[in-house]
This record gives sequence, structure tokens and C-alpha cells, in this order.
Amino acid sequence: MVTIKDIADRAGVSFSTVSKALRDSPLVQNKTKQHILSIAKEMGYQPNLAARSLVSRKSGAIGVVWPSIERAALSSLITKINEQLEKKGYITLLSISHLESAIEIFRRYQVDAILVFGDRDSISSFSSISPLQIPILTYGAAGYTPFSTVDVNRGQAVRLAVRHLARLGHKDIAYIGEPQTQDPLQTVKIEAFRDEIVQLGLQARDNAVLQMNGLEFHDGYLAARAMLEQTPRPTAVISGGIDLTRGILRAIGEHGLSVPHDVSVVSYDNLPQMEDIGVPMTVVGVAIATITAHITTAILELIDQPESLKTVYLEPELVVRASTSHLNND
Amino acid sequence: MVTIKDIADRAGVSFSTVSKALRDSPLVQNKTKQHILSIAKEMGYQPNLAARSLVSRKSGAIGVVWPSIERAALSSLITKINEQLEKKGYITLLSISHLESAIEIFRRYQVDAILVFGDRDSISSFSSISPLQIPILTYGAAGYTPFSTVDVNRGQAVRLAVRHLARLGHKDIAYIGEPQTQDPLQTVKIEAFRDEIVQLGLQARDNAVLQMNGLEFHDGYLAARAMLEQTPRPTAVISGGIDLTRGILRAIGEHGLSVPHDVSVVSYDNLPQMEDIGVPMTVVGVAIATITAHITTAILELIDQPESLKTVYLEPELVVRASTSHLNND
DNA sequence: ATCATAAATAACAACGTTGTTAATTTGATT
DNA sequence: AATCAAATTAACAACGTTGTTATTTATGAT
Repeated sequence: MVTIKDIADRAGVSFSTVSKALRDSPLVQNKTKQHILSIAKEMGYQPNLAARSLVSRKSGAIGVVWPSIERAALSSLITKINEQLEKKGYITLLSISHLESAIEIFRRYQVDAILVFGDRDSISSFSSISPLQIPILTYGAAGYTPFSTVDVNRGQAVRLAVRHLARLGHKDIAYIGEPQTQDPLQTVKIEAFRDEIVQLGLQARDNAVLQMNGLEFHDGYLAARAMLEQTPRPTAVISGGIDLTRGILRAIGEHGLSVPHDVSVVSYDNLPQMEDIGVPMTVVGVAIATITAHITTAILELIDQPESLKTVYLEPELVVRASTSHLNND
Repeated sequence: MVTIKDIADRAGVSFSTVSKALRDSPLVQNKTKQHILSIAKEMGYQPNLAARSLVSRKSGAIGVVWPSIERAALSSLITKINEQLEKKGYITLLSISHLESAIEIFRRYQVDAILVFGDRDSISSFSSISPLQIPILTYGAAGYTPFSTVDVNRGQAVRLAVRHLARLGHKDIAYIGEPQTQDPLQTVKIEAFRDEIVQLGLQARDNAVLQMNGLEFHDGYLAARAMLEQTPRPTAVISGGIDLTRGILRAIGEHGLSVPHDVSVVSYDNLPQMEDIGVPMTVVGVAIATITAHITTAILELIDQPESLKTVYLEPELVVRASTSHLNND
């Protein structure tokens, strides 16, 4: 492994000058700086993070706790965050262990900050975390943790969807999303749905919220099949997430119906790929890029001011595309 | 952060004695060792990995490249490997970036070894990796890489399944798995299936291998529905993986049929959870614990002997449970 | 040419560990 | 009680980097 001393020898300068040159310090002449830089490149120099970390007392690493690795929905979030932090010179350590052991490992590794994705499991164990020096940011767990947090106003997103459909004349709206779970991220959406239906004086049928067991393609598919057999059939449906939406579209297609002519569909999850999953989808939610940007910023701020407590609550938007239309009265 | 010097002060010994005591060196008296240990524990000492890494020239980290984070099938593999390596004092850095950038990061972080899960993407970029000092182990890419590798004899697994069903009297066997992909991990199974059918002189119907687009629950479900409508209906089916199997069982159930009475099912993937997904499944494959044990061992060996080239080819087994039975001639 | 000053570079200490070598203490042997 | 070896502990150098301080070199005014 080539070190700054090797470069120094080759360049005929002292190693401290090399160090400064590599960090682009103004204390070293431009000419020598260029010279050193080219030698470093030629030799394939890579800084030793351990040494740097030792002296700077920062690891340059950020721990991401992601206990439920199966949930693919979050994967684009992680990928983006990973990318953005990398640009800022941080490496992300992804841990799939449970919260407690993940934090234990991160502590030993002396990460500069920890990002926790809130879900059933982690939320319940937040309380058991003994205070530590490492700043923690949680996502999707507002109100459930004593730590800094970035979150999305999920209830508001669903309300936007209901209002949009109501404005288009729809009165009989169904919601497909996980109802029987303890996951507060899901229940808040369903509660908002029920409440907004009442607020707007719309039809509040008993089975407006479809029963299901998960948030995956097949769950959406089955729930949509059940929904389509109801009489009268709902004229619009709100989906709780992208995977569900895919299943719903499949079921509608197999049933010989078309979107939005026969059924309008609004989906939660404001992702780029929502534009090309068959029908360009009308969606509600905070754009993924917005979420990741806020998370990244918040983490970096937290590293600068470890004692501060930030709470960011992102407001969702409605993006109207081709999957919703005025109610057909034929 | 408490260091060995802090402990030394408190214990009234030199910091080098503390270092030795903590590493359980025989060079320090048992009495003082206990004393130091108790103080360290009391103060909540955590070794500084950066410092240790600097002097030992090892990072104690192993990079895992997992580009297709969506594939949930591998998640239990990773979790187990993570666990085992942790026991050996290693931390695993999981990277969801593509192979090249993942390796770049790992190089900078000076991981002691890199584990790459082979898939479409990574296999094609293996060739572009410039030689580096860090040993690489690949999984599921035997024959496609110049690196050490642990792999499963997938073809043999499918052959075992066919033979088992043939022995039970089945002559009309279908295979549900991804046929139209470039993924060599899948095609090798299908080729083995076709070949073994011929070898045993069984019925080789045209549509024995079902068309499908993926390896998830819903893909299996749809393929199984299609299969059940064929006349004559196959009396047995081999599934290409656990998620598919779940979908297949669902479809069979919805069709009013029962396993194994009406249809025998053998599934690829020898996982513990195969015992309780409705019907206890007859499976073929290498037990997940065996795979992870071999991967872990291989990585540790590779760290010890970076220059060596190991190739481990694991032979699958047949585990007979309740999802297969003799052919019914009623 | 001489000196003050600024610019550029070199030297040094520190970060927290580990492994090696030196110093001290202990205990047995005479 | 003196000696020597063994056991125990302390001191030191090193790992590769950064930040601070000291030294050298160049620049300009007198």
C-alpha cells in the first residue's frame, strides 16, 4: 500500500508537504502541489482511512440500520442516500442486524452518525437504547422516538388523494393497504382515509378498506380482485404503496377493465418509476429525491452539532398523471 | 471515548499492560488482568478500531457486494454470514452499489476481503476488475470469474428432484422457474431438468417449462395457474425457488387441489422455513447453513492466504417431506 | 549588500493501539 | 544475605495521517 511517505520520497519533499498538497492546502506552492498530485495519481495512492480517522477522531462512516431488509420499497431510498453521502466523503455501513446489535457494532466502529429506518421492530426498541455520544437520526418514526427525525406527513398524502378523487366526482372510493398491522406508518394512512371520507361527506362503505396481509405485489393483486367483485364496484381506489399498485393494475387488467376509464387509481409513493408501470400513475407523497436530500442534510447537520435535535416533517404533493379521470356516468 | 490510557491511570499500571490484559496475553499476571478487565468493563471501554487497524494493517472489515438488493432470497444468506463473521471479530460492510464502485470504496476502506454475490450484472463486470491486493470470493458465479468461489451444483439439485419424482412413479413433470432470462444461475437448472427428463426416458412435453418473468411469489402463482389448466395436467412440478413455491401452493389451493394428493411439488432452496409454508416441502439444494459455513470459512482462509485460489462446489441433497407422494392412478 | 518580512517547506507531536525491548520485582538457591 | 533467573511490568517505537511550530528560502525595501 502506497503512503504519503512513499510519495514524499519520490517527489523529494517532506511527507507533511505531501499531506497538505493532497488536501489542497493553500500552504503549499501550486507548482509543487501539481507535481505531488500527479505522482500520487501515478502511484495509485489511496488515503489510509484508519490513520485519518485516528487523528481526526471521525470515522467518516455513517451507520444505517435497516432491520427489515426484505422491504424493497426502501431500497431506492437507501441507494440514493448512500450515493449522496458518498459524494460528501462518507461511507455508509449498512447493518441488517436488529437495532440493539447494530448500534453496538456501530459504536465499536465509531461511526459519525446513525440513521435508523423506523418500522415495527425498531420503533418498539427505541426506548431501550442507552444514551450514547453518537447522534441518531430516525426516518419514519416521528413521535415514537426521542431522537432527531425526518418524516413524511403520510396522513396528509392520503387526504390529498381523497380530495383529488372527490373533485373528479368520485363518491365511492376504496383503499388498498395494510390494515391489520401494528405498523403505525400504515395505520396513520388508513385513519386519514376514513376521516377525510367523512369530512367530505362521501360514501363510507364498510369494506372500503380492503383486508390483506402484506404490502407486496400479490397482496395488492388479491385485494384488488376482491374489490372488483363488490357491487356496486368502487369507481376509484387509493393504493398504499408502489408494490401494491402494480398488483392492483394487474388485477384490473385481468378483469377486463381499464384505468382510468373504469377505475381511477391514485397511489401512495412518489417515485420516478411511477410514470412507467403500465399507466402513468397519479401519485401522492413526497418525492424520493426530496426525502433523501433532507435526510442527507439532516445527518450532516447532526454530525456538526451532535447535541441538536432536528425534526423535519415533509409535506406531500399530488402529482396528477393519467391514472385518474372524471367519474364516468355511463 | 475511554482509551486504554484512561484505564491505565485508573488501574495504576502502564497502558501497555492494559493492552496486554485486554488481549488476554499470558505476559500479565492473572490478578492484575482481572482487575484491569473489571475496570475496563466498568468504564464501558470500546477498542478504537481505527488505531488497531492502523497498527495491525487489517481493517477487520469484510466488504459484501450485493448489487441487486431487491432479491430477498439472498437476505437470509447475508444475515447468517454477517452473524458468523461477527463472531470471528469481523464487521461486514454491505454495499449496494454496483460492483466497480463497491470495490473502489472497499479498497479505500481497506477491507480484508470482499465477497461478491454473483448475478447478471456483476458477472458481466467481473472481467473489468483490475487486479488488486484484496482477496475476492464470489458466490454463485463458478466458471464466470477468475476469483475464488463457493458455489452450488444447481443442475445436480434439479436432477435429484426429477429422479425422486420418477421413482415415485411420476412421468409427467413440469418445471416452474425463470426460463427467458440470461441469468446463468437459472438456465443451468432448466437445462439439467430437460436433460434428466430425457435421460430417464420420461415424457418431454413442449410446455414442461412454464413461461414467466421473474422469481417472485406472483410469477409462481401465475405459472402454476397456467400449468393447472393444461390437459393432461402434470402430476408433479419442480419449483425454481422458495418464493415461486409459495405462489404455486397458493394457486394449487385456489384450484381446489391438494398437495401431494393431486400434485407433488419439489422445491429448490433448502431453507428451514420450507418446513412450514402450508405443506412441509420436499426440497433439493444445499442447506443454507452449509452454504454460509463454507463461505465464512473460505473468506477467513482467503484472508490468511491471499494468494490462494479456492473453489468449493457444494453438492445438494434431497430432503423428503410431505409435499411429494406416489403417483395416484385413480 | 543588508535586513525585515512573507512564502514555502520541513520537522515534530499527537491520535490509540500492538509488538518488542528494557527495567523492575519476585522468589528460589546458595 | 547475596545472586541469578523467572516473572511481571514499564517504556518505547511504529502504524499513516493531520495540525502546529520551527526552519529555510525567496522577495522587496532600504
